Amino acid sequence: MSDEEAGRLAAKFKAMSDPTRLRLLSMVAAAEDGEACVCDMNEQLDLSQGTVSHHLGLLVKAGLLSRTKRGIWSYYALVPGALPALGDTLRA
Amino acid sequence: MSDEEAGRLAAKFKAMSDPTRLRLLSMVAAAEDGEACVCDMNEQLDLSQGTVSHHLGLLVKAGLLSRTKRGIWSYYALVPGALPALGDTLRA
DNA sequence: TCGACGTATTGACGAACGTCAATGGAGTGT
DNA sequence: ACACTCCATTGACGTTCGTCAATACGTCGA
Repeated sequence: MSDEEAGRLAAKFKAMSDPTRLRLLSMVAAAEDGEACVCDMNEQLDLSQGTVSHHLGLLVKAGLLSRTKRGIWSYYALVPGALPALGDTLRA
Repeated sequence: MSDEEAGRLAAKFKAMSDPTRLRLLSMVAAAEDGEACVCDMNEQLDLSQGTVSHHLGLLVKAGLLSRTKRGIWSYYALVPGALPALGDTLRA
């Protein structure tokens, strides 16, 4: 495996190396219409709003979530295919 | 997803969140007989011997690699099924 | 027994991480 | 215009991480 390839893969895994972020991914995946706003997740996680926003930003930067701003609310959704693609890499 | 389940999963992903460790996993997977010793990998990685041993120890503790000591050398091998199981988790 | 070899462990250091309180910015309602 | 809500950003803090040099631990051959 090349060095750059290892770096790109490691960045995705690092985004998933925190329990809070895994729970955020799980909540988004299980949400109605595949979308969730910060206020809903903030209550379940017992963390400050700023911290949750920070984790969601990291997941977006890693290419695992997308952010859509509608009015006041920010909705997060899974990037289609991102997680399955990672899964296939592990099974190869 | 429960908090404990997220923690267990995050620990495995954290083990793979470093480029050096991903390259180590790749080298072990591609090695003859599925085994590799530190001396071979040490040369390819341009890192000190102690650092490589440290990373390999983390991968063993995460349940992704196994260590077998034969004579002077330590041989590392993939734990059967560990990586595919993680991959299946991501595709579900 | 003794020295040489391969590996594991320790201690130290700078860098990155997770968290919070506080602040800023954009949209909504009165 | 004003206050209010939701979210992002900043600055700070303690903790964890990756790396090295140095040292300690087993094992083999002379």
